[in-house]
Amino acid sequence: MSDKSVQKKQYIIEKAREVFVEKGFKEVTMKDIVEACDISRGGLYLYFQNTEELFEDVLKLEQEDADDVFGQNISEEATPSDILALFLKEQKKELLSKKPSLNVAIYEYFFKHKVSAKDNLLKKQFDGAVYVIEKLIQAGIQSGEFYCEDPRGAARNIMYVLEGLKIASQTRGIPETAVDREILYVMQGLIADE
Amino acid sequence: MSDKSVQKKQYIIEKAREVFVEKGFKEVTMKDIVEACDISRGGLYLYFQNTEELFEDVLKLEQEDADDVFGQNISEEATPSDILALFLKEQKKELLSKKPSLNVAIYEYFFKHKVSAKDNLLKKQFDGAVYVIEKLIQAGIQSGEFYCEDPRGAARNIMYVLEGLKIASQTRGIPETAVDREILYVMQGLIADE
Amino acid sequence: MSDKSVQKKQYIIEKAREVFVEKGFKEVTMKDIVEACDISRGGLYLYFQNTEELFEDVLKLEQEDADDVFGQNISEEATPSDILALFLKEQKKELLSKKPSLNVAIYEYFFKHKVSAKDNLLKKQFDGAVYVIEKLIQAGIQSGEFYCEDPRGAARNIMYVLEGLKIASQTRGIPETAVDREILYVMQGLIADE
Amino acid sequence: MSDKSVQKKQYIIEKAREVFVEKGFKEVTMKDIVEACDISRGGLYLYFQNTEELFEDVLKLEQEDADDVFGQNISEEATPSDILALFLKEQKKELLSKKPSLNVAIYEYFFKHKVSAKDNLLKKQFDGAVYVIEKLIQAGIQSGEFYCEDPRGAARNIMYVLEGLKIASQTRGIPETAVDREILYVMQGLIADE
DNA sequence: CATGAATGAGAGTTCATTCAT
DNA sequence: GATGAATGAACTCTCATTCAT
Repeated sequence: MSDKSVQKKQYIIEKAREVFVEKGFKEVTMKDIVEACDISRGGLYLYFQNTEELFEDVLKLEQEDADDVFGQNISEEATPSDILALFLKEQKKELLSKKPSLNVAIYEYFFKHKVSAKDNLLKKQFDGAVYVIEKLIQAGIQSGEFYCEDPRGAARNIMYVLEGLKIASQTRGIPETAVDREILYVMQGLIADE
Repeated sequence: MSDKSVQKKQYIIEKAREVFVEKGFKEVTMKDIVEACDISRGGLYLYFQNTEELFEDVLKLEQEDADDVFGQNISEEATPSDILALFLKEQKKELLSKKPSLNVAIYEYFFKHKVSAKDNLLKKQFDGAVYVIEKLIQAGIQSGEFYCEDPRGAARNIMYVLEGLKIASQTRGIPETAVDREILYVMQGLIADE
Repeated sequence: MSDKSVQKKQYIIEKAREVFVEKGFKEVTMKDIVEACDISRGGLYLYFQNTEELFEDVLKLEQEDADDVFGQNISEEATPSDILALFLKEQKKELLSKKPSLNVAIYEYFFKHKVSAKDNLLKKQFDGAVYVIEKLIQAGIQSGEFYCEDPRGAARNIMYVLEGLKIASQTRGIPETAVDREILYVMQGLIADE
Repeated sequence: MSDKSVQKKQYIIEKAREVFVEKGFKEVTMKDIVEACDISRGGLYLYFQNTEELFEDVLKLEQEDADDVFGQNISEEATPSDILALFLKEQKKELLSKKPSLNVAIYEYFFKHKVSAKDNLLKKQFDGAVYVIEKLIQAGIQSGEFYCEDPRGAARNIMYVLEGLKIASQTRGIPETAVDREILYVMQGLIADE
């Protein structure tokens, strides 16, 4: 594939992402993509055979972009609890964001394509986040900020709560207070028991 | 509507439920329903204009059936912790059940129809469950089985974890051990801190 | 299927026949049929899923119509040689007819669908004709008109020559004299050897 | 056209022949050719505008290759009946060969392109074969091997029977016994009447 | 009420053909 | 000469929805 082709493919993926954000996964037709990209019907098929293929590439892009979420904009002297709080704040922002995200499309896609657990993007992201949170908690314990007997369990609990909040926000909407409450509850579990 | 009509409508709803269980919400067409019910195309339109209307009635049915989930098969001398454990076991069974449930259809439906929070079925069920769990925890505290400073917060935490597990099981599959781990973690939070 | 449906199906088959006559088999699209019948796109699909199905029904119709080719318009006192001559004259007429027949479509169809020899229409028709010709030759031998040591072989030879002429006429065109010549040759083989 | 061009054109023709053998004529697209030749889409159009042009060149190639079918591998002292028998055996082999030939493509092509009889390849080949067979029969009469009052008529009869067998084998399949029977019948017509 | 034939819009897909490089 | 990306026309097929019976 030529350089130009790669660029065009990238262009399609980016435009497609917008469409998936707006309409979810199932609703999206090849025609939608064609129109969003302002290319010809046949042209799209040169790059992607169907919305599945396209979405998979959108996901790959997503993953790359997401890989550097942690560890960014974190000042040197931030404490573990600062970092965790920052992470949760970030999650909160996303949960409450009015502009639609790729989340619904991702859910819809994975309802149909329960990929072998191994290379399931969702699992990878979840596990990755659990790992980082666990490390943060351990660091917090070291520094005396946190108290926790089961850091991994706590990390997992946090992530499942976030997942629950996420699906809740997508299906019924949740007020900011609800998110705050859950975050607070979770953080208190780590510090309360002095 | 005549008696016969009511019966037929009920029949359609039940058959439709099976279709939604099998195919989710978005995938289902009026034709699917017609075929599942073995009625005429026109006949279906006498009762429902589209799959949305139908699904809403399926949900109502679901709600009625679900209302008596708690408080069933509970022996007189069961302690609060027994009841809570029973509830969680029930949830676990559903999470791991191989036979598809209405869950995916429900998610897909609510992705599109974020009903005003007021009469949102999902919210109602969630809040209802939180309330019951809170009461159980309080009872457990009374009886000395549990220790917990924020019963409602704990109840909510449990429910969000369950939601997280549910969506996880639908999108990537989760092993039994993962469910057990989360349930255990949650229960220990209630009893550990003596 | 209702009475009206049967009629409409019949109507489609007849119209489709015209299309196949004009365009052969492979060239014909469902759209062609739709336009010839002046019905809606979806309407056609109620009756036939593809051109194959349709063509098979055209063939069935053809077969029924053809079954009474022999034994028609034959006066009582016709001799076997008269009848055979009549048959060959009929074949000649068809071979030379300017108006296109279903032949090309039939060939094209069977190039793709070499049906199990058992229920292959072409084979049936061929064998049927061989049988009748054989009987005629035997009758001619009885009456002293013909002399032939291998009536069945002769009958088969006649039919293969006719097939050869038919495909020749469809692929390169043949002049009347060529047909006459072959028919004459074949007839002389039956009477010459006194 | 440069030397290299001529070679490339030849290469395309040969590859195209394989495609036509496999898929007949109508089914074949320019894309099929491009893929079979592993050249660029535009590249093919430099040499051929459509499948018709291509097929015509395939036919020319075919004709050249075929011209030396007779008179090959024929030992000096072979008698006319030996040679005729050899020819028929060759034809039989082709008729029964399992590997697909160009025949179907040729038929399909000529269904659409009834070329002016003058330069119709099929007619030329047919007439050529008739001529050779006639000469063989005449030689056989000279040598006393054959008896025949109308050598040309007999030659034509043989060729039409072969044509009939050929189309039969392409559209319904014929068993070896059927071919043998027809060949035997034809040969007996030449020698039987002592 | 109930039926199911009929319509037509719209999605998917494939290719012949062109054209800038 | 050669490439292959791009276009757009054409075809297949499926459904939501209507309506005469």
